Amino acid sequence: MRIGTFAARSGLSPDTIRYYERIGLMPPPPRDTAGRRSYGADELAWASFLCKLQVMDMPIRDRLAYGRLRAEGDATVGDRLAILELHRANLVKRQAEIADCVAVLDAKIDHYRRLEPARETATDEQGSTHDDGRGGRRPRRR
Amino acid sequence: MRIGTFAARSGLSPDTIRYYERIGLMPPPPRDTAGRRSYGADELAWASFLCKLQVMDMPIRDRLAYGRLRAEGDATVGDRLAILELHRANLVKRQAEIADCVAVLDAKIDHYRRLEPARETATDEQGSTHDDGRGGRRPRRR
DNA sequence: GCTTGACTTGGAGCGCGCTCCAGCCGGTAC
DNA sequence: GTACCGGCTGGAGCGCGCTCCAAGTCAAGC
Repeated sequence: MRIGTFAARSGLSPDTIRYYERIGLMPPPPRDTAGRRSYGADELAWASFLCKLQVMDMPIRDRLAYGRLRAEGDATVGDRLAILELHRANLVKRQAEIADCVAVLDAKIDHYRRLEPARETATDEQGSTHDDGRGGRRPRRR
Repeated sequence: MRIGTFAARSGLSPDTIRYYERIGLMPPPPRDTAGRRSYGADELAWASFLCKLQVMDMPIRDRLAYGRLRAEGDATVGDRLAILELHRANLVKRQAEIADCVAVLDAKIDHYRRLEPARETATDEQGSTHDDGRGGRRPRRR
């Protein structure tokens, strides 16, 4: 399979794939007679996993570290495991942060809805108070 | 309160605060006799909220749009509400993505643990299989 | 009076992670 | 044959969001 197909299937772009190859994140694939990169299905799994790591915001240097270990073979399984576990912990932390942000947002949205119940009901009716930033300092209900 | 204190309390850095002021994300505060920025507690709430928006990865252009609406006053509450709701939806989507990534990671971690139960138990015992990327293609259990 | 330290400014620099480009080549379809 | 497409290379460029810097000012403490 050539780079275009490979890109489409892995979720990366051809440019990104070549970039990954340049920085050593993906091994240089064999070439066809015309000198074009030729990928097999097994490479696809690694590329997809890399794409996943990208989606989860793993810094490229960490992906690189992981890739290097992978290239070194089975002896590095323990190290790889450590990286994955560390990153999993980060993800969980991130989940908590996001949940917190959603809560803040909900409070603010709720506050605005009260200021302007217009939105999908009527046109407008009140207005003033000039809030924002003061949205947190409200009756002690949580 | 001067910029150092203000920064510490809001969660932003002095440089970031000045940067936000430059791009119009925060209003220029009054100055003391020496020409130094002088903030009040009310500004703090807005700065903290901005910090929150930053934590939740709201692009700076969106923060800017929100800030401009806020500056325009109460007539824009509806628009602001829309922005917040949109971003809330993004956060929820992101939560789902992360949950998915955690699942992928867990599968892989589990797989590695089986390859190498050594880690905190013994030294090693098996090894080979040379996986990675193939971690997804496993007995159909989810 | 002098030192210290927090502040001021405008502007340069940076790390990330791609992304795009020019200019070229080879294979395939009509 | 020729048009077109998709790929090749090396390197430049970019958008983001700060972050850092030099050189200067001011106020307070010793």
